[in-house]
Amino acid sequence: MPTLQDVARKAGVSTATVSKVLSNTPYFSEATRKKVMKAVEEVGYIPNLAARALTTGKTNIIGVVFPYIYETIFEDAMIMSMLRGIESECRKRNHSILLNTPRIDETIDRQFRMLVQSGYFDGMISLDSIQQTSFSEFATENGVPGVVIGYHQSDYFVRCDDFTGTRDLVKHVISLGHRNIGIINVPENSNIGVDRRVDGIREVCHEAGIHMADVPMVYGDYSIESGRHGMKTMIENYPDLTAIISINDRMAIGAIQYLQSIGKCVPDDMTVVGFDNIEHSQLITPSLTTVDQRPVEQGQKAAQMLFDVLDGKSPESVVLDTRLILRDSSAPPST
Amino acid sequence: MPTLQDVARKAGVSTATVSKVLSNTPYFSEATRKKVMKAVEEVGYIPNLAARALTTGKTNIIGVVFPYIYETIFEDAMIMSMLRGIESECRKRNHSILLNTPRIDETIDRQFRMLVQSGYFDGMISLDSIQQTSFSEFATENGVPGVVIGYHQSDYFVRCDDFTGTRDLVKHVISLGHRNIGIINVPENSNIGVDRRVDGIREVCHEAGIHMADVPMVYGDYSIESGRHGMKTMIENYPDLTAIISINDRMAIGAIQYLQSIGKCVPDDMTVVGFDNIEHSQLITPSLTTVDQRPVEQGQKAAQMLFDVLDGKSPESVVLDTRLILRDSSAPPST
DNA sequence: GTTAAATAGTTAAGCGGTTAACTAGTGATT
DNA sequence: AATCACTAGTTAACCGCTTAACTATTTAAC
Repeated sequence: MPTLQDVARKAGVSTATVSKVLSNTPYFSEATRKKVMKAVEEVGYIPNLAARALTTGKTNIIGVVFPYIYETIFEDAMIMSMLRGIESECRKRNHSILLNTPRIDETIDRQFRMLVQSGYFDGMISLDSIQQTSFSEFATENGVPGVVIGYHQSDYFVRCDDFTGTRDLVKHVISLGHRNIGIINVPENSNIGVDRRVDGIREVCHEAGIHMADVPMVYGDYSIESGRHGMKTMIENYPDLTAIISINDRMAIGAIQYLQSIGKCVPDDMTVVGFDNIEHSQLITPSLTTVDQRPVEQGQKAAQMLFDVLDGKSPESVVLDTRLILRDSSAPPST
Repeated sequence: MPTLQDVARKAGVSTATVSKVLSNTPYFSEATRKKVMKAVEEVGYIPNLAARALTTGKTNIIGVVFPYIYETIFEDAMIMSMLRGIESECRKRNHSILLNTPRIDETIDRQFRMLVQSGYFDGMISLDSIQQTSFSEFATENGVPGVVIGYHQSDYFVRCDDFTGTRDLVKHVISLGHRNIGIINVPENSNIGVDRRVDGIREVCHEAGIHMADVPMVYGDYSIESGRHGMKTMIENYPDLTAIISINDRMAIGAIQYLQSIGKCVPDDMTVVGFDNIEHSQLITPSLTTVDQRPVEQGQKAAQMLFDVLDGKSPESVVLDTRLILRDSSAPPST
């Protein structure tokens, strides 16, 4: 690999001059620029990023971090859509993405810690909504600016309005005439965003005069499978329910599958609604009424904010509106 | 950030000694090791990776490259499953993943080119099945060892046996009694793996005495939407078909959707089979008969091979068997 | 015409590690 | 007692780039 030295030698100038020309730092003449550029071309020079990183302290790499909370996290379309949004912005700014998926245990993942502390990235975007650890906090402590997608405390964050999201969703369900509602949730105090969703449900129920004590709740682990199980438990214990709110689409899909397996019809016998608007939700029969949290835009926003921070600005954090997606899985209760 | 210097000062030794202790290079005494480790602990030393990369020429980063052939490539579960496989191996070896999704145009993506040439990664895994460009070739030319997942010429590759995969699939369809078969394909000579799939179809048809000239083919772009369109064209022009082979699941799903939309029943009126075994394929009604190409294992294998190459070994390339997944979308033709 | 300011370019230090080459001390070997 | 082979540790060069500090020349200002 040719180095700056090689270019300098070829062009008959010092490395400092070459460096100046390439970074467009004054002062050099048009003649030298030409000479240098020609030499660059001839030797096929490409700067060595490690060397540049060492002197400037900038790697042009941004870390994208999300916790490995389950095995198929990479197949989680929600997260990958955010990643897509991040990638599109990074590309514009000529930054690369270094992926890290720390394992969650009592302590902060070793690999993640080293990555942050070794100065490998200029900034970090973390999907930080789980209660246990905040990645961004750790990064900030170590001088790496970070933007959070989610709820963890941070100077800069992006999130969707989970609370209003479920509010809209449940308002819709109640406006259809449902009063006997069940919730498929995940264990509380694990995902902060989900807790907000439940808060939204709670508030609308309250406004509608439904006591939360009368609203049964079962717990799954986000998976379709656990939605099936949850639905089974639910219907066996509360046969009068007419509507199910799941805090995510996958469990809602599981719920529908279970209902269909026992011969119930959705939405005639039961309304089922979800949250996320993953692609599956429009493929299944019936298609799922859900809430879109605009993951691509969340990713884009987060990246834009991070670049602002790196540029020394102080961007405003944003809370994105969600979009209620009405489909076929919700209908008035059959009388 | 504390440096080697700081540790050395604290421990009262030279930086060389600290470096030796940390890399376990002889010779140093147990006493010094203790002193050094204590100092490391006290100042909270973490090596600066850029500096290390500069001297050693190793970044401990491996590049994972897949072409941005369509907008939702990040949501492509097939690719992300491979990524998961890669990640799990990289983690074991303490390497990080730098993601790059070059845009495909006449020339090699600028960002990708710079990344490779600037020595940012020690090795590269590329999803190289599209005809236009070979990323791995470019990397190899630039001294970066690479493993290909797919079909491009490379010393080291992993792929699934697409040919036998569709052979098994079509054998199944024919054994059910189908003779009037249509194919939903993508434009030929774009994806090499897909071309192999079509070869497999062709061969089995030939063996069964079906002339390929009698097997209609329509072309889509991998998307569900294009599968719907393709199916429409197909059925309007060839009303006698009883089975559809799609070269991927998404278009198969679109085909099923279209058939259902015009009141046809799958599989009674038409058998539809796909390839990939994406999660959707088991969620839709009817569930889809398809072929699993074990993407996670492909990713793992590729990473293992890359590390072997980096260790100076010459691993064998592998062709993974596919698995035929029989589900509800295939059945004998109604008489 | 002298001084100041701006331009063009060079020199050399330094970023934070690694490592070859060296010094010095300690046994073991003859 | 001299030689040799290890062991323990140090010194200093080097990886490739950036940049502050410097020199030298030109232009502008009074």
